[in-house]
Amino acid sequence: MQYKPMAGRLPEPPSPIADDGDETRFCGTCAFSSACIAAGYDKPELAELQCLVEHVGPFRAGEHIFRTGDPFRAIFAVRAGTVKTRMVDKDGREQVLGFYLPGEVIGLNAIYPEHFPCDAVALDTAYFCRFSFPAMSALASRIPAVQQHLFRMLSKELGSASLLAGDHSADERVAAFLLDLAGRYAVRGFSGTRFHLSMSRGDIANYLRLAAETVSRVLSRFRSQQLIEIEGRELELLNPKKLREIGQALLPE
Amino acid sequence: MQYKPMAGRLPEPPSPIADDGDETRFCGTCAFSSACIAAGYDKPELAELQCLVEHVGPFRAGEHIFRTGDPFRAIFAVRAGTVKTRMVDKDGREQVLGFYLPGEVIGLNAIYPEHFPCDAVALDTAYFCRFSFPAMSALASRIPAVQQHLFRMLSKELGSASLLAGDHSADERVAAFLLDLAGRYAVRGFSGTRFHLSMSRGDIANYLRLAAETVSRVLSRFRSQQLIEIEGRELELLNPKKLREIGQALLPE
DNA sequence: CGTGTGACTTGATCCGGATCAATGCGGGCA
DNA sequence: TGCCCGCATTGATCCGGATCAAGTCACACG
Repeated sequence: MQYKPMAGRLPEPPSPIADDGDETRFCGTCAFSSACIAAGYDKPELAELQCLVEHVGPFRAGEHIFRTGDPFRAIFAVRAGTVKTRMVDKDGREQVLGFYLPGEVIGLNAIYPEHFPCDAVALDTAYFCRFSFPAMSALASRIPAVQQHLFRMLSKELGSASLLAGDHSADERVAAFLLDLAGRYAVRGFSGTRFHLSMSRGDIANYLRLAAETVSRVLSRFRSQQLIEIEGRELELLNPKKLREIGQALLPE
Repeated sequence: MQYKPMAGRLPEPPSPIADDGDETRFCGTCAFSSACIAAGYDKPELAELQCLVEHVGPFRAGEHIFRTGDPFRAIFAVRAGTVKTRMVDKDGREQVLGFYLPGEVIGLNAIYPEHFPCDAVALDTAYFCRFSFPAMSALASRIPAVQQHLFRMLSKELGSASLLAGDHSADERVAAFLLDLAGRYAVRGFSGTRFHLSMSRGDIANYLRLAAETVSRVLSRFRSQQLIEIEGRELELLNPKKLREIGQALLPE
């Protein structure tokens, strides 16, 4: 099938921006929101949580939020935009570790080494909440809900790390990838069937340990099978059920 | 090269048992030891840490420490023996997630889902320290060193999860695997050049996303290149430097 | 406006590792 | 003792996806 010009693209989906608050309120879709709610919005501790957060951005596409080797001082929640994390080995080969959507948190893997083990690069214009980690763990000692939330976020990321571990076919990987993204958008309140891929085919391929050509072929095939509609980076899932069958081996139950 | 009978095996390496204590003292090589030391062996809090730990075992080879779906109540530190964690998808295909040596901790990935997302299976006779997690996090709230230690262990496991992520050749994977094991033995005070592989070739292959035959071939080739000596499951690293060159892309800097 | 550049797609070919197959060895068990 | 079964090794063949190659299109820039 022919490459379609962007002129014929799908209608724009609603822009995924996770910021329903101002400087003194937290994002309703943020990964920390449940910790905040559990602690109670009106308690004095919350004021402290407010103190240790700092809004940073905008970062433009391609700009670094942090770099490999930077000393670890804070974790970042994505307020708007998308981020990839990646390692670059000494031959200069890139290794994409993950993509992070509004409401998700980056930097947790830097706690142990005390330096960031990877780069974080904005894929489009992105804004963040920056949480000082020393302040955060001090707070966690006093508010069990905050501590528990940190444990849960860390543990959750452990689970998702093993998602792409198995030796699976290109079809399985791509299907699981699309559904994983869809689910993560849906859980933050965005459309779970139509969204924008803010990363290039090359980034997807790198993340899935495939060649960019293979990703392109699989997407084309999925389209010809009426499983998806895709034009450029605008994606619609036409048959999530069938996709789930294909990707089941990589997906949570 | 021919398969060698076990009769001609290498001399036995020292048995890796991480238990230098009795019922009232903690293992010096245990993952928690630094938390204990930081908190001070003589402080009253330590008595509480003692209370929430329970020695369990022995488990024989093939027995489960926990199973997928079991409610999460505790994490386990390996005192002696070796464990693999694995997921079994609904087609019955096994997926080995990791191997755990004396001093290491299993169960951290169950915090978020609140149920174990995988099985833990003993590879040989194994003993554990069982830490009640609710008690542990309560203690963590009062002793910052314990909290920090939990954060660090979780974050550390995040890092190691991405070790086998990349698309790398069989040689790279096997070399990195051997060196990773060696390093983990060394850091616990065991020999970092000669040790026993408690897992089968099939388990190694599964973990590395290779076929068992491929692992066998690579090991044979490494032997013929004088990089290792291996007879059955007894292994000696003859040229760690060269192995490190081969596996560098997968190894921490 | 033309030109260059980078992202994407599609086709042709190649190769590393999977799969199939055969064999040796050792341990458990009757 | 003899049999069976699982692990390990080695050889032969096959295939999915990587790589090489060519072309389209969008967009930035002089």
